[in-house]
Amino acid sequence: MATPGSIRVYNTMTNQKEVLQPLRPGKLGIYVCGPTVYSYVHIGNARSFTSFDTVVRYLRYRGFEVTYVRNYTDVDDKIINAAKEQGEPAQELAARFVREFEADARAMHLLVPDHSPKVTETIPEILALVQKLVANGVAYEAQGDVYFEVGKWPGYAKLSKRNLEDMQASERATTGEQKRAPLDFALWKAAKPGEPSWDSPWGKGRPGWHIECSAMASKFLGETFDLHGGGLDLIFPHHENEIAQSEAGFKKTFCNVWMHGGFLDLDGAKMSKSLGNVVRLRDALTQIDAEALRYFFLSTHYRSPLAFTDKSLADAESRMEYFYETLRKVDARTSNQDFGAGPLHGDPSKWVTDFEACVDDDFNFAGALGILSGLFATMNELMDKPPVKDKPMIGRTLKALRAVVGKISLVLGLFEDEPGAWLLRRRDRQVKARGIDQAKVEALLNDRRAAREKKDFAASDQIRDALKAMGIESMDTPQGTTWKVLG
RNA sequence: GGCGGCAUAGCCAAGUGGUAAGGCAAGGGUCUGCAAAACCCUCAUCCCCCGGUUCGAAUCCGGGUGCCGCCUCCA
Repeated sequence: MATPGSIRVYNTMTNQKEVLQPLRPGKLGIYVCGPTVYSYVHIGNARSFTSFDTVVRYLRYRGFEVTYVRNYTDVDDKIINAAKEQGEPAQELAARFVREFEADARAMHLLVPDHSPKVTETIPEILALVQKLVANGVAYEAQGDVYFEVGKWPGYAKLSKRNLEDMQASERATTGEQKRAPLDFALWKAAKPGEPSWDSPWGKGRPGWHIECSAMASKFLGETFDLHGGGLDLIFPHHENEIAQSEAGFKKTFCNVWMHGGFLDLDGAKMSKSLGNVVRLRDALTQIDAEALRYFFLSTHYRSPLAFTDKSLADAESRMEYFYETLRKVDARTSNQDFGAGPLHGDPSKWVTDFEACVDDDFNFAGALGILSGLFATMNELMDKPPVKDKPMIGRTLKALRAVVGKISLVLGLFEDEPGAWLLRRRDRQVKARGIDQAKVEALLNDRRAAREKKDFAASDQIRDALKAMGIESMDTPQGTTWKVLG
């Protein structure tokens, strides 16, 4: 269990880091805005979901009992439009992309949330909240639509800190002619023919965009909860509206801490579906290992922009190769071995302490990866250039450090594979991607082995050059020759 | 125009008052038949610019420049 008050989180509401104070001791509720399921998620979405995934993992690691909710918005204009375009019923299209999202999430090693509510399964709660808002005098009905009346809610824009007059001056939205004021937003929309709809006190209709999160969050986490996450672009209007609806409806603070993740940039601009500069997660995962992608995401603080380039991706994967290669060697030397009891070289727990100190400070995983580097370098040093002669001590220390890696890997969602399997899978993918003839590689390696046994180094080196020309690096070790695809 | 964020070595990137983590690249070394891998060493007197506060600032304040985002769907 974390020392009370040891974790600090940047809160968008107050624009500063705050000590995390759970509403209920030892427990935390977190709501993360999930996907609107009208197409495949892109890697910018994936970055955001990965950020909050590691946040939840860390809070649990720190001993909190976390209730993690991430929704699916499965009724929405974009879904209806996509369904029309593709000639597929809206609910079928939405259900299909829920399944696709789940597959992507599994591929990225994302935790399965405790609750993954869908809008279509939350209609009674949504209707109840809308009715409450009408009853409280902050919402009004107009020709089957129901709108939230921003002017009736003094706290509006407290998250985004906008000035209502300035916003009205630049208000471009002209939809919803029934609105009394441009900033008013729809809680409930009258159904048009052919659209998904539900019965309501205002006739057939469907929820507006923002109301579902208020309803789903309160349904599973209560009317006040601890943490709410999403991308920076959701601050306004989505989260602003969530707050207005919830607080005007329930008459209490909606959420204590608002966390927002930075964007993934491609060619200097935010990756977004509307700009069209998107890389689908599943396409990226044919090029890069999922854990390497996670590592790439974690290498920059979650609130900072992260530039997506082929080079940074390749760097991330080579780094993962280094980590896994190290783990493979450590495992080979320590598994099923008893080094007896006795002192260790150095203090392995120091790595844990440093890691926690880093991540406690607003989930600074980027800083924590620096600590991880030191930990891996130490294991390599112990194996290759041990600073002590005591072999059992080295073995015990390696085992202890390996255990630390295991602990940390649960938080990062990295090193979840068996090292040998990971390395082989990566190599297979590279071989396939580059069209390398693996049988030919094996044959050449056999020839080279024979040449080396005869001490015919000229022939051996010649074969190595031939392999290099094919993009293959051969590596001689005391256990024999291995090979890898050149980066 | 309003609001918010960012600017750290060739590149990526931590660090929010006490004198610059880590990674990549580069150079040197150990190991190796030679390599690769691994390890060691070197690599920012300085953190966009100009002022200010302070014993002390990359870190705080003021001004400027540049970039990005939100204000319309968006993680």
